Amino acid sequence: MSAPDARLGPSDYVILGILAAAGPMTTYGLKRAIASSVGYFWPFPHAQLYAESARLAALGLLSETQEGGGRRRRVYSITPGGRAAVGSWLETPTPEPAQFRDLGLLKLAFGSLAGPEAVAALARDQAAAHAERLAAYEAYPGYPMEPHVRLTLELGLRYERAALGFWQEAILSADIRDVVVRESPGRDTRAG
Amino acid sequence: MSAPDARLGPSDYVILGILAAAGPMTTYGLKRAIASSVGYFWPFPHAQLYAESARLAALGLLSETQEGGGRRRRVYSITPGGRAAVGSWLETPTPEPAQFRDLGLLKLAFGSLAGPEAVAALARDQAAAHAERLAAYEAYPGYPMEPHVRLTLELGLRYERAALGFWQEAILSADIRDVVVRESPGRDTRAG
DNA sequence: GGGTACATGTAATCAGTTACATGATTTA
DNA sequence: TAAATCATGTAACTGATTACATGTACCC
Repeated sequence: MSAPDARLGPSDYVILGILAAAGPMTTYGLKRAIASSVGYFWPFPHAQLYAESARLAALGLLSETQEGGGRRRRVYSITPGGRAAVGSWLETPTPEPAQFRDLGLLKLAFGSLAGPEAVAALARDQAAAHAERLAAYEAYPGYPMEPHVRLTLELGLRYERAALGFWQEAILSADIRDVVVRESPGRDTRAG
Repeated sequence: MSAPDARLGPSDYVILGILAAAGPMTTYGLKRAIASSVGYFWPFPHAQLYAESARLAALGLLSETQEGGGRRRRVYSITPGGRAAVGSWLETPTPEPAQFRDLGLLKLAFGSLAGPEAVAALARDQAAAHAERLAAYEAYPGYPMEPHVRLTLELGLRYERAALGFWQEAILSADIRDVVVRESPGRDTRAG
C-alpha cells in the first residue's frame, strides 16, 4: 500500500494530529492551535512549522493550497495517507522514557561548586517560578477544552506540584540534604 | 579581564561543571562522569562531547593536552576562566521553565483520534514504563553519591511517582475523563 | 496618519542525533 | 586467537532556535 514512511518525528505528528482533529488551516492557524493544546508542554517555535509542513506536503501526507487573495497564504489539510500515519503512530507503543530538561535541577546538581547561600537562593527562585506556573495552570479556562488535552494539563499540574513541594522543602531545610534524609527512613519502596 | 563570553548553552556548563568538580579527565571520562550524575535527566550523547569540548578549549575555558602514549587521547581540564564561567552561571537566576517532553502525553493529547481502546492501551503502557523507571531510581546505590546529585534524583523520583499515579488512574477509569472529573469538584477554579 | 500589536515568512546558525569506523581489552 | 565488549573518534544530517524582515489590522 505504498506507505511513504520517511522517518517522522514527534513534531510531524503534532502537525498531522492537529490537522486531523481540527480540519484544514493556515500555518498561522496551526501555530495557534498548537499553542492552545500541546503547546503547554511541547514547545514548537513557529519558524519550524514552515519547514516541517512543507516537508509533510512533499511526502504526500498533507496537501497544500494557496489562497487566492492578496497574500497568498498556504492552507494545509491532511490527506488519507497522513491520517493513516497519525493513526498508526497512535497505536504503536511508546518505549522511550519522557525526558525533562530542567535548568534549575541542573544547577542544583552542581551545587557543591557554589556556596550553600547560592543553593538556597536557587531553591527560593525555583519554588517561586513553579508556584507561578502552577497558578497559571490552575487558571486555565475549563469549558472549551478538548477532554484529552485537559488531561495532559492535569499531569502538568501534578508535575508542578511535585516540583513546588521539592523546592519548598529545600528552602526550609537549613542544610539542603535534609530533604533526602527526611524522606529516606519512612520510605517503603512500594513500586513492586 | 577579557571574558570571552561567546554564548554558552546548558551542555557547556555540564562539561565545565564536571571538570570543575572532579578534576581533569579524558573525553571518555567525561562521558562516564556525566552518565553517573546529571545524565539521569540531562541526555548528553557522547558524540557531542567532542565538538563541545573542543569549542570550550578554543574559548579558553578548558585547556587541552594530548597523552603521550599510543593513542593520544585528549585530556581536558578547566581553566580559571572556565571556573569563573560556571560560578557566575550558578549564581544567576533561572527564569526559563523546565520543559518535559513526554511522547506518551503527546499521544494522549490526540486521544480523540484513536479509539478509547487505544487510549487505554496507552495508559497501561505508560504506567508500566513509569513503574519500571521508578523502580530503577529507587534501586540506585546510595553511598558514593554526591549529595546534590542525590537530591536531583529525589525530584526525579517524585516526577515518576506523579506520572505513575496519573496513568494508573487513567487505567482504572473506564472512561478516561474520569481522571479529571474526580479531581474537579474539590478544585475551585479560583481564576476569577 | 502614525504607532502598536498581531500575522507571516525566510535565512542562518546551532544543538542534537545517527551512523559509522576503528583501536584496545577482556574473556572463552 | 576469535569473539565480544568497551573505548574513542569523525562525518553527515535533521531538528530547533535566533534573528530578521515585512505585511496587515486596529486604535488613538
